[in-house]
Amino acid sequence: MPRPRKFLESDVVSSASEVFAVHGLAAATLDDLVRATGLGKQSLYNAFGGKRELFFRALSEDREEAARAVSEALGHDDASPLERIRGHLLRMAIEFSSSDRRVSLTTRALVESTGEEDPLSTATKAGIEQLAGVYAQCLEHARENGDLPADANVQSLAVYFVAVTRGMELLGRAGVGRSVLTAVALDALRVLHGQRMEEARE
Amino acid sequence: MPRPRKFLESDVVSSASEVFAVHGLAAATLDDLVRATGLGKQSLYNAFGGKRELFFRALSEDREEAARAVSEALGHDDASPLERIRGHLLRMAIEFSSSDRRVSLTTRALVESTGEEDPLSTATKAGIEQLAGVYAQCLEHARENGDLPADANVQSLAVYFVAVTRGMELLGRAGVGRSVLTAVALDALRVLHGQRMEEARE
DNA sequence: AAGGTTTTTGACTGTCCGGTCAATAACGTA
DNA sequence: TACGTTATTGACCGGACAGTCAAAAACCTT
Repeated sequence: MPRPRKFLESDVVSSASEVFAVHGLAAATLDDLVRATGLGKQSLYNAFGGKRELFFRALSEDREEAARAVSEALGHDDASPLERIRGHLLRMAIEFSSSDRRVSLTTRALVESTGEEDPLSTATKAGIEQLAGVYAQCLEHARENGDLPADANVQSLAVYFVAVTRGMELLGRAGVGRSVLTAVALDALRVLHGQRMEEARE
Repeated sequence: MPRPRKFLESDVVSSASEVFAVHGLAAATLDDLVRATGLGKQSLYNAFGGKRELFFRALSEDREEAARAVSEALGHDDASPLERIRGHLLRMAIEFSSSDRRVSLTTRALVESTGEEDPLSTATKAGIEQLAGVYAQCLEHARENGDLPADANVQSLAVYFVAVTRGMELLGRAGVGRSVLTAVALDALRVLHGQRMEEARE
């Protein structure tokens, strides 16, 4: 019997995500969010509780989405695990060299967090570990495949790839172009060449 | 005959740098700066022209300082170029795993810049290129030394190292610990092992 | 069709903050 | 020791912004 909402929470979170990715948490004004989501301030407040809470919702959606995307990219069975990582990194190079101003919310949260105890900080750390877990899984497959030395440290390699992709993201936002970023990705992949890996085009 | 200043600009810029590194440009209040520098608002304004201008001063000092530091780390003649890079990266791993909240001003500027034309953005890009130049120089020496294949792409490797260090910085701020970050650094260095490189302790 | 519940709308508020102004202090010179 | 110049001090201003309040609207059930 209550009046129903005119919006889907997921739509709102997704629009808000966009705003936060471009402006960051602090710099995004409630007005930006109102404009982007189409809701009124009060509706936003009713449904989510305020800017910060909305950001957290967007952040966790973003984390989930990022992990899902990487997981999917690394999970196809049409290529060897190492080739999948290669493809993924090359795709990231292209994505990060696009000229929009989006920065992943995890990075945003990280940079805007104040202090070790900040919820933003813990959420960020969790996000990074989640992402590293996805890489680790794929690398583990590669190791089982014999594409990686048996004594390869899969865990640290996974974190390494998170670091590299974060770095590529930043460089992309700084205006480093597609070709350079692609070269960087290829360089990064040489880490895996304990044994030779197939050369591929582009 | 005019009344002399009670402060050194360089001291003020350096204190301000600290504030900006911890809080960022937007989140640092003029009051933070007043407290950190010991100057009054008006004095700050007289000497620098406002928060943004002060940030630019701090940024360019920070860039210069970062380039100088890396350049020095990579410039000693007591080890081969590759070993110097190795030492440098391991030192970065330790520095970035410290628990303070400092983030390099170049990264801050990057994340807070809005649009391709923002002065913040161009300053950032220049900073990255400057840093890459330093790496490139050292890598070029390595190539001349025969420590790197003659056809190694020194330019992209240089950018690669900038990306890796930015990524390590971010991960460190997220709370990734010293040992993991060190492992990441060692992974990153494997890129250079076209031919074997001396194994070292730690 | 009437009522109860929740959403929506839009105006309002109190705070914070960057920047400014005007008055005062401090210094070197002559 | 007085004067001119510049630094300093502290009060002040206008705007932006997160969050709130209360009235009106919309829906579903009975």
